[in-house]
Amino acid sequence: MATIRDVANYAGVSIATVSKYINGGNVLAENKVLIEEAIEKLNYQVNIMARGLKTNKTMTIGILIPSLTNLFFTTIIASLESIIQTEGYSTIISNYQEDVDLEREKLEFLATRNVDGIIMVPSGQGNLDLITKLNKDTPIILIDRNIEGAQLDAVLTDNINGSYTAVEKFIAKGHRRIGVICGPKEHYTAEERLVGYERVHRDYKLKIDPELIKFGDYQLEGGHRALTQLLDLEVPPTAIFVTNYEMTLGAVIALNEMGVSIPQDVSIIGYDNLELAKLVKPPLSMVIQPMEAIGKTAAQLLLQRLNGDRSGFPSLHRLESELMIKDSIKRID
Amino acid sequence: MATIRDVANYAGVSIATVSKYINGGNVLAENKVLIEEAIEKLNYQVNIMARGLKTNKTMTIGILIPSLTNLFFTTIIASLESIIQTEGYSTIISNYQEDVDLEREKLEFLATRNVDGIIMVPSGQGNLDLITKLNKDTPIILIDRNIEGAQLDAVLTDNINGSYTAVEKFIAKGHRRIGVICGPKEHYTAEERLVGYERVHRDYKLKIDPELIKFGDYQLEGGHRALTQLLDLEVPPTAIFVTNYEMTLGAVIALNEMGVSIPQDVSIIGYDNLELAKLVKPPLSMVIQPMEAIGKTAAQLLLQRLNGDRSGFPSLHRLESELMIKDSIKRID
DNA sequence: TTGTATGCGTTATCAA
DNA sequence: TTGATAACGCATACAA
Repeated sequence: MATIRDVANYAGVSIATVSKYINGGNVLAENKVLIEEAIEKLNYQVNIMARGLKTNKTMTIGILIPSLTNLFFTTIIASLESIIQTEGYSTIISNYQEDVDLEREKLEFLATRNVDGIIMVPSGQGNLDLITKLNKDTPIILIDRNIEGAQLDAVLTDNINGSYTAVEKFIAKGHRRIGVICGPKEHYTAEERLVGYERVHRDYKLKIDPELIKFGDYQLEGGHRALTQLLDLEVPPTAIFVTNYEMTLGAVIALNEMGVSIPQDVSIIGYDNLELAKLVKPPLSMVIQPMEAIGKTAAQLLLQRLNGDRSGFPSLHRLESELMIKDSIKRID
Repeated sequence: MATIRDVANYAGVSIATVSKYINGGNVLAENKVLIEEAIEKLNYQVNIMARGLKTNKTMTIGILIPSLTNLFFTTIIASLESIIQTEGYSTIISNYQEDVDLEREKLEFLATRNVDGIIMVPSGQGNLDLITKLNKDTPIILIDRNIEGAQLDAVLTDNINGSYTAVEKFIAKGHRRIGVICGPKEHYTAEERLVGYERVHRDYKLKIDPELIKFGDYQLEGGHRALTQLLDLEVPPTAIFVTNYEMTLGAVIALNEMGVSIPQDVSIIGYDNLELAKLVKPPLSMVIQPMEAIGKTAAQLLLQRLNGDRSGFPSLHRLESELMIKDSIKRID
């Protein structure tokens, strides 16, 4: 591998001059040509580690998510990455499989790698101490989930509203017994989405039947189980709101298995699963989160922090989700 | 950040001794304790860039795939990563969106970052020159797709057999007009899967009707379109084999839209889409590739190369896929 | 087993 | 504008 010294020798100038050229300083047009030639000829590339040692920057940002095989997260990451790479940053993507201990381990790993910044979906309160500590000298942006009482930048979706609007739609169509399949109780987005469900009931003076609120695990199986439980109730709901991607999938599987049809037997609104919205017949109504925008916003916020702009810290971004209405909702009386 | 010098001072030994301790050399038990105390107290962490500058290793491996939002690839990556991280390596994951130019760009980016090795799904012949050049001093492992005539390690699936077995199943059930929805013509896995289709026809002395071979784009839309075309034929096939994840999804959507039922109206075998295998009613038969094993094999092969073991180069691994039979195949006469 | 000293390739300071 | 040089933090050869 050619070094800057090789380039300097080849071009007949000093190392310092080459370095200046590389980093955008002023160099005589004449030398500029010589240097460019040398770089071309020698196929020179900056040694990122030597530079990093000097500048104390790795030009690497860490991304930590619960799961790599979750389309919601990978879509956000793809969006993130496209922005961040154009600024010369590379990313280390890690996943912790919703395991708090693994989350800590991966965070420590990222610290070991001296990442310049971190964008992460936290598991919960579990590692707030470590996250806060790291954030002292490494900007951290939370996405999707906030941590109660944390002093951290965050890019979130308006879960309460997303949920509120969906359930409100059911109500407008005449439904009064509306089931909801929530995520794990302690889960940030799950809590918020449940709040939306409860709030719209209060606002419309509808009684909430605790039987109609089921808690899944945000996984396929949980959605499957919860849906079955709901339909097995003595008085089953006429409409069901499923609050994430995987559980929506699970719920539809369960419906298929039970031979229950949408929306004749039960009305359905899902979450995030755009494919299912088209795949299932009739097309499923869905609450869709702005994944691209989440990625973009988080990336830009991080870049801002990386440039030393601490304004508005901790800044909280709430992006709106969209309710996509299809034919999975029956009007009843 | 504490340096090794700080640790040395604190512990009252030399830098060299600390370094030796860190890298697993022999150190007096007494000094060991002192050093451990110092590291603990100062919260010392090795500066990865300084080390890299010295050892000429980044302990980073690049992963390059066509798409981050493709479950097939992300599943492989998750498997890869779990192995590679336990060896202290981190990964830079990049995707090139099936775009040859972007593939080149991302490869160059990885080179810029001085990755120690690369695991990639190549787009095709397009960047063979660059890949071969990089492979001179950076081990590269190809996965999923091979490049014709390339001298490179590769971990592939036995596509021909996977396809052969699936179509053979149709034949065994009495089908004679069997449609196939292939990937893009120039595509490595697409070609192989088509070969399987053709070979089983020859072996069973069945004529191949070119009408029954449709080429999609390995995307949802392509599967949707191809399936529609097949069913719109004057004499439509009685069975259809769809050759990847997304197109299987698209095909099922199309079937739903057209009100065609499985397997009464048409028998179906899909590829890789385990979720659909359960979601669709009746459960869909599927060819399943061993994603975990692909990741594991590639990771181990790369680690071997990273350790300087060049034995068997270029080594070609062919993993078997599995045919999962469900109720989507009707027996006919 | 330990310590001294050198160099990895770059950036940045300062004098010319 | 340019160049000589120090320093970044570490690993390692060699001497002790």
